[in-house]
Amino acid sequence: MQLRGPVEWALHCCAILAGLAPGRHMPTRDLADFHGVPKEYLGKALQALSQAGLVEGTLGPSGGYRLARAPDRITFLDVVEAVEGKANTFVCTNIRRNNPCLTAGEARSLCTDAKPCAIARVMWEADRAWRDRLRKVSLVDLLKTLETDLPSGLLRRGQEWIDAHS
Amino acid sequence: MQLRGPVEWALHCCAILAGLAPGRHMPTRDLADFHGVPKEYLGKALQALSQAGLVEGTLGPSGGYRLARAPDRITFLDVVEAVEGKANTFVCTNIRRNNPCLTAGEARSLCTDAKPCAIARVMWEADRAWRDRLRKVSLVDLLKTLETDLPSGLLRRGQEWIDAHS
DNA sequence: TCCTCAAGGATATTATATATCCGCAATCGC
DNA sequence: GCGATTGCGGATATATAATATCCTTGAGGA
Repeated sequence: MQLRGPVEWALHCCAILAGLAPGRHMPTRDLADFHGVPKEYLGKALQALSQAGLVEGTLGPSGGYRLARAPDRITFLDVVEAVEGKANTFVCTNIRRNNPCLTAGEARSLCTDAKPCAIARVMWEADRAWRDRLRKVSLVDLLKTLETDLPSGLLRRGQEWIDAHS
Repeated sequence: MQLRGPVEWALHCCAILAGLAPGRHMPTRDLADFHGVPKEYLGKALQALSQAGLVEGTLGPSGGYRLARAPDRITFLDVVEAVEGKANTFVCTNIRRNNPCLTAGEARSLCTDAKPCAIARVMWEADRAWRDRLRKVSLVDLLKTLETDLPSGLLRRGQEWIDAHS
């Protein structure tokens, strides 16, 4: 079980967009150039963010993307679920329905969303713990961490690059 | 991001094996019949459990699998990691290395296992929360839940089926 | 000796992830 | 207006992984 590349890209792009001056945009091409990833494929991830209402796309020259709401109101979970989907990491396929001991009446005890089976309950709790943790961190938290983590020179030149391309 | 079918099968099989009388075995064929899944493919999952030291396979007629240690010392995490691998759900591909503002010296600030980047740190914490939750539940906990969840008739017939096939 | 079983390797099949391309409509600068 | 640019969605190709099967080997019991 592994998260795919576009999730990482989307998180990095959101970090860039969160550092953008108000009202400014950045097009897919520049976001792709900055990260060295294929422009067309990155576009799909950004579209997903747009459909989820996390970013807004503006058409035409000088267009591009910007955050759709304040960066302290966008969490890691928002980004991950926008790109990866909200489906649970564990889906019970109800293999118990093939149990030779199961009578027709007992089929009601099968796993459902409302009444998950014993195994699904545990797996769903773990999934929830994962999401809860991602929900606790916002893009503002990420920016603050980057400011202390990154070398000051890189931080400054990065910001200059962003300003020059937005 | 989604767990694959064999993980679910392995958990169900472990529940069966945990209910086995001491010293008894159950062959792959019966485990596959009970759950209605392909025998050959289920065998791969059971092999993974065997390599992880969770179950022991015995050769020859009347052979099969049994737990390698007490069911209260086998957790959901053990089973999931045996089948799915222990790799983190998020792997940082270090797309920052393509950053046009990055100097050669600053390349040392890239993401490593020892010094993960800001994004990887958050994602790894979430991964850890997920695993911590899975580690808290053992096969004994699962059996107890099943005893209260399942209809008593199904529970009894299931046990009879298990005793007859081990 | 013969049959059964786990184990592992090899391989085929299917699904998904990755990546690209095209047409469309909206938007901006000229 | 007009042409260039951009996000958006659909369609499609390719690469990789998941799923499933087959076969051989060696161990063990009847």
